[in-house]
Amino acid sequence: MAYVVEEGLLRSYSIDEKGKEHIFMFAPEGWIIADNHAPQVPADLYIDALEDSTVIRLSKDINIASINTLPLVRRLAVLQKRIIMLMSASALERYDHFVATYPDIVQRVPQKMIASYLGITPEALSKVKGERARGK
Amino acid sequence: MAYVVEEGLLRSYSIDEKGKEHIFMFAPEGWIIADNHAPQVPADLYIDALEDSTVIRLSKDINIASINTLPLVRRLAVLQKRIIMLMSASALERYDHFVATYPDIVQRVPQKMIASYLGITPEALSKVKGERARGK
DNA sequence: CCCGGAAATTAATCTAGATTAATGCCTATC
DNA sequence: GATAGGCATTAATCTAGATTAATTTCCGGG
Repeated sequence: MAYVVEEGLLRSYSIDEKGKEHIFMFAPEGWIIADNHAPQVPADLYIDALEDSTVIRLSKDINIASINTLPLVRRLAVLQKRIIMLMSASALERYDHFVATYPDIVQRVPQKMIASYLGITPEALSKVKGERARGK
Repeated sequence: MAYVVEEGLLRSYSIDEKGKEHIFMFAPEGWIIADNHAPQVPADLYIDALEDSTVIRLSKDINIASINTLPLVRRLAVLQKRIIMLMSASALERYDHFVATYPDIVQRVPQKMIASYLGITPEALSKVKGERARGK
């Protein structure tokens, strides 16, 4: 199922075997968010709202061919960048990139959710920010 | 630029600031591979051939709206899965998933390239495989 | 067959980030 | 303004995987 966010802020996330949540994406106003992209479920995604939100539910059996390709291609580029970041950048580098890319989101969600999106623990994010703050 | 692989095997990869390569994807026969998805370069990707290959170069200014959406949506699901794996699975789990998903590729590329795709060093992959082989 | 270079393995050491746990916030509720 | 639960910070310890380096295995070309 997919939704257009009219107002508010949603997130999608998965839960691994050890019961840990991993945030896959944040979706503020204007974004589209879905809990399953393809026929074959790639990994179960859950969606919930982080703020009071209003959304439009897209029709279940929307013709896939009718989707606009440009946003899809752009989204591919975003995911590509994310993968490369996960493979090559440190926790701090990933955090800085996130802040630069989504400055608005940073203001709106608790730090532990940003950590989850970055693939690190809240403690690690706190530590690394502290270390930089006091030089080094 | 994008290519359809007629025969052979290509890879795309990025190089980080420390000069390390990170393989983003392998493309065997029938796959499409591109070194830049969107107008704004998300991360420089390079392409080269891992086997003697023949490819068809897609016209530079192909109308983006004419692209078939289904493969794009499927590709999104693959990248989504990869991100979740990178965030939640151990090196060995990621390796097992790769072998299960691309058994053919495993036969055709050196182990160190699989390690690069998985986001670990060749040494780490060798170690982890050895540990499992001799139980535990 | 022999040689040379790349690939893989193994081992010792190091480190970023995980885990665990304690302490100190806030801020919403009564 | 006391109480409580979620969040952030700090610190001590632990570990998966990185780094470095040496040894071996594997080929492909002469």
